[in-house]
Amino acid sequence: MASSYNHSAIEKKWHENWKKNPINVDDGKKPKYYCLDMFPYPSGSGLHVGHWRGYVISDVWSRYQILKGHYVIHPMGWDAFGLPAENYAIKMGVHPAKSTAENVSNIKRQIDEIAAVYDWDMEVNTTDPEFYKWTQWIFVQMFKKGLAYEKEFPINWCPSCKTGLANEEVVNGCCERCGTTVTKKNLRQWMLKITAYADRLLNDLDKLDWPEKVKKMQTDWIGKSYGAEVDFKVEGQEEAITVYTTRPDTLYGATFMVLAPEHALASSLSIEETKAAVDQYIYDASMKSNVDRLQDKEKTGVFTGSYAINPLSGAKVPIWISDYVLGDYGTGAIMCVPAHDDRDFEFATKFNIPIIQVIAKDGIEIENMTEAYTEANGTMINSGEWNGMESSVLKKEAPAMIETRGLGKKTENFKLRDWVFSRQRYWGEPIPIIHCPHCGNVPVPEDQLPLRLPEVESYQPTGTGESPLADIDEWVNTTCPECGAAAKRETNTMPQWAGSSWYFLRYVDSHNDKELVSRDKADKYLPVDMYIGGVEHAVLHLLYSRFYTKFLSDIGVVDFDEPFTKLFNQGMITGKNGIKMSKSKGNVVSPDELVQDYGCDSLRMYELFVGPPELDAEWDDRGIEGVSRFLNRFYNLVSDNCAKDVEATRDMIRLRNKLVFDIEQRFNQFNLNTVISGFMEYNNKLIELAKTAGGIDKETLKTFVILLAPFAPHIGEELWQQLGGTDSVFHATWPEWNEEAMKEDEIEVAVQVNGKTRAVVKLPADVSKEDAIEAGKALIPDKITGTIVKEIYVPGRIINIVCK
RNA sequence: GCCGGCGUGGCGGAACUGGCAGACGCACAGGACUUAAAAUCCUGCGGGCUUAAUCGCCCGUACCGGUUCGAUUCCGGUCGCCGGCACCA
Repeated sequence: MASSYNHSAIEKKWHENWKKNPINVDDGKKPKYYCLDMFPYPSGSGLHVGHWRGYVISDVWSRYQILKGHYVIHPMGWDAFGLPAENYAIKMGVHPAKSTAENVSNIKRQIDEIAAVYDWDMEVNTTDPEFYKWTQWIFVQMFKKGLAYEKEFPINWCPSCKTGLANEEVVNGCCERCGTTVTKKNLRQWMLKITAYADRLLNDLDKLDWPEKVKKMQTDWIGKSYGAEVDFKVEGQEEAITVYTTRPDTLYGATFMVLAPEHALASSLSIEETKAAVDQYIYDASMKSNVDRLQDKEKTGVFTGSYAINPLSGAKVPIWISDYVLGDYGTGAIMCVPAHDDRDFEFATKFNIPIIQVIAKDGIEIENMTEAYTEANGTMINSGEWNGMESSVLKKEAPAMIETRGLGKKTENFKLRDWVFSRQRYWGEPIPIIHCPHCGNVPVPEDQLPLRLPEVESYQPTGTGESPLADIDEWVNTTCPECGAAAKRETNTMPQWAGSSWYFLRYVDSHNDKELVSRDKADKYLPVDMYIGGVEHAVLHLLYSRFYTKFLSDIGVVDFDEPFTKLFNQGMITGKNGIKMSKSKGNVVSPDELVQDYGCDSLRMYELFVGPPELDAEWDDRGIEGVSRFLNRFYNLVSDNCAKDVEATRDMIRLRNKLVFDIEQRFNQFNLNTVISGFMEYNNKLIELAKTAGGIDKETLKTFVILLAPFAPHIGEELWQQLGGTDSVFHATWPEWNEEAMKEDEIEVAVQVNGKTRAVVKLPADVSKEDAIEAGKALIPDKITGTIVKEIYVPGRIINIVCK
C-alpha cells in the first residue's frame, strides 16, 4: 500500500485551495445546470460507504458539467423535521432541536470528506423558521384554493409512532418508518387534495426522463381506470344505488350487488329479520385493521334482505354487504358478475348465488363454470340486444351506451387518495390554522408567518390522537385574526414530506425573506436538470414534489410544472451477501478509515468501479486496492513524463482521440463503472507505449488528466499543475475527439468457417471485401472443406466462409 | 395472484445497432527485486481432451427449443432469484 504519491498531502492542499478559490462560479454568461442530491435527514449514525455512492455520482456528474462549461447548481441541505429525527431524539433523551443540530454538524463534516463541490451558501434546513415560513405559506395558499381541507374519517394509524399516516406511508399494511402493523383510528385530519391533480400527475409522466420503473410505480399508484357508474334501483324504494364498474359489458351477468360495510346505506337496507346480523357485520368490519382485512382472503358477507333491479335485464338481484368491497374507492358499492370476476365468483359460489355467463370464449357456453372467465375476449351471450357482439368492443362502447340510455354515466376512477397531512407529533411544522367559533378555520395571516414551533416540556407523542402541542394552553389559546374572538390554534403538525416537497426551489434563493423564491431566480436556475437519489421515494417524495410544483406553477410562483427533468436512482451498497448495512447487523463500513488509508480520490473511484451505478452492489474493501494501484501508476506516468517534451506520435494521437471518444460515450450513458475501467485500460496502454516511445506527449497527458479530474479531482488538480497549468483543471476545456485521428492503419479480423473462428488476420484498414476474403481463405486452406456457399465480410469484425 | 427486472469464470463485472464471450479489476499461483517481508514489476488464470511443452480440437453466457452464415444479444417455453402492487370491482 506504499504510495508513490502522497494522497493526504495532495488532498489537503487542494481541498484548502478550492475553499479559497471556488471552481464553480456564476459569471452570468455560462448556461446553468442544476444537479441535485436527495437531501438527507440528519441521522445520528453518520455516513457509511453506501451514502457516499450517491453523493459521489452527483459530484462526478456536477464536475463533468462544470468542465462542459456550465455554472452548476449543486446544493446540499437537511430534511430535519419528521419522525426519523424525532424518534432518534426520543431514544437519546434529548430535545430534537439539539440532536438535529448536532447530527447536522457531524454529517456536514463527513460530507466534506467527499470533496464535493457543494455550494454551502445555498444550504437549507427544513427546521429553520425562515425555511418553514414558506412551507406554511404554501399550506395557506392551498387552503385558500380549497386544496387543504379538514375531514374526520378512519385513517391509518401507527400505534408505535402514535400518529396518523398517509396512504403512501403504509407498506404492506405496516408503518413505512418502523414496520409496526398499522391500525385504524377515527380522527379529524387535515387533507391535501392531491387527487385534484391525479390526471396531470399521470399524463405528465410522459415528458419526464425518469427510469421506467419509477414512472410505472407512480402510474400504478395513481391507478387510473375507465368504466361507468351504473344506477341500480332498490326494489320497493325510490332510492338507487350507484356502482362503479370497469366492465359494463358484463352488466347482464350481474346477479348480485355488494356494498362496503362503510357504505352510507349499508345499515338502512336491512329488514327486520336481517337487522341484527347486518349491524353486527358492519360493527365487526369497523373493528378490523387493514392488515386483517387484507389477510382474510376468505370471503365473508351478509345478506341485507333487500333487492336491487338489474337496469338492463330487470332481474331482481340480492344486495349483500361484504368487506371485500372498499368504502373509499369508486362508490363503495359494486355490481357482481360472478361469471367474469374472480372475487365475485368466489363469493357467489360460497353463498349459492346464480352465475350467468355473458361472454363466450370462442363462442362456447360452459355448462358448469369452475372459475371466472375474466378476459374481455369473446362473444356476448345472455345479453339481450348485446348478444353476438365482441366483448372487447362492447367494453369500450358500453359506458357511453349506458349514459345515453340514462342508466348511469361514463366515468373514470383513481386509486390515488387524498393526502392525510396532519401528524400528531411535535417535531414538524405547525399547521398555520386557527379554529374560530364564529369564522371557522382561518389561516394565520401571511405577515405573521412563520408560526414558530413552541418550546415544550414534553415532546413525546401522546397517543391520544392529539399532538403534544395541545397541552400548551398559552399557545393553543389565541384570537381569531378575522373577528378577534377567542379561538384555538390547530395543534397538529405537518408530515416529514412537507419541507422536502419544495426544498429544491429554495436553494437558488435561500436567503430571500420576501418570497419563497424570486421569479427572476426561479426562471434563471430552475427546474432541476438531474436528480440523484435512492428508489425508495418513488411514490412518496417524488409524487408529493410533483404535486407541489404543479400547484406552485398554478399560482404563478414558478413557470414550470415538473420539478425534476431527469432522475437517476443509484443502487444500494450492501454488506456481504446483499445484507443491508445497519448498525444492528454490525456490517457498516465507514468511509473514514478508507479515506485515511487510500485517500478520497481512491474511495470516490472505487464507489463507482464497484458496479453499474443503478444496481445494488456488495461492498468488498479489498477492491479498493485496484483503483488505488491504478491512480499510483497514472500519477507516476504523468509525473515522470510531464517535463520530457516528447513529440506526439501517430499512436499517441490515435490513443488520445480514442480515449476521449470512449470516455465521453460511457460518461453520457452514465456507465460510470466502465468509464473507470476505460481509464485503466488506456493507462495500461500508455505505460506500454511510453516504454517503446521514450515517453508520452504532453497533449495526451493533459487530455487524460482533464477526463479523470471529475472522478479524482485532487490528483487532477495536482497533475494539471505539474503539467504547467496555472488555473484550476476544472477551468480547462473538455477535450474533443476527431474521427479521422482515431482510425487504425491495420485492422484485425476474425476468420470463421461456418461461424467458428479459425484464425485472426491483420489487414490494411481500407481493404476491399474481396481482398479481405482472399486473405482470410489463404490463412486456413485446410479448414475449408466441401463447396463454399457464401462468403461474408463485416469490415473490421469478421470474415465468415460458409461451406457445405 | 398480477406487473416489472435479472440469471455470464472462484468473485465484482465487460461485450456499441446480432459479429473473436470473459475487457477492467479483485482473489489465487509462479517468477524478479529484497537478508527477509511489504510495496513494486513480470507471467499465468472458464472447463475438458491431446501434448514433454507448444500447436490443435471440443464444450461453455440458468435450462429446452426456434430464427440466422453467425445468438450472451432476437423469438417461444421451463426453472431460479430480486423488486413493485396486492380484494381498486
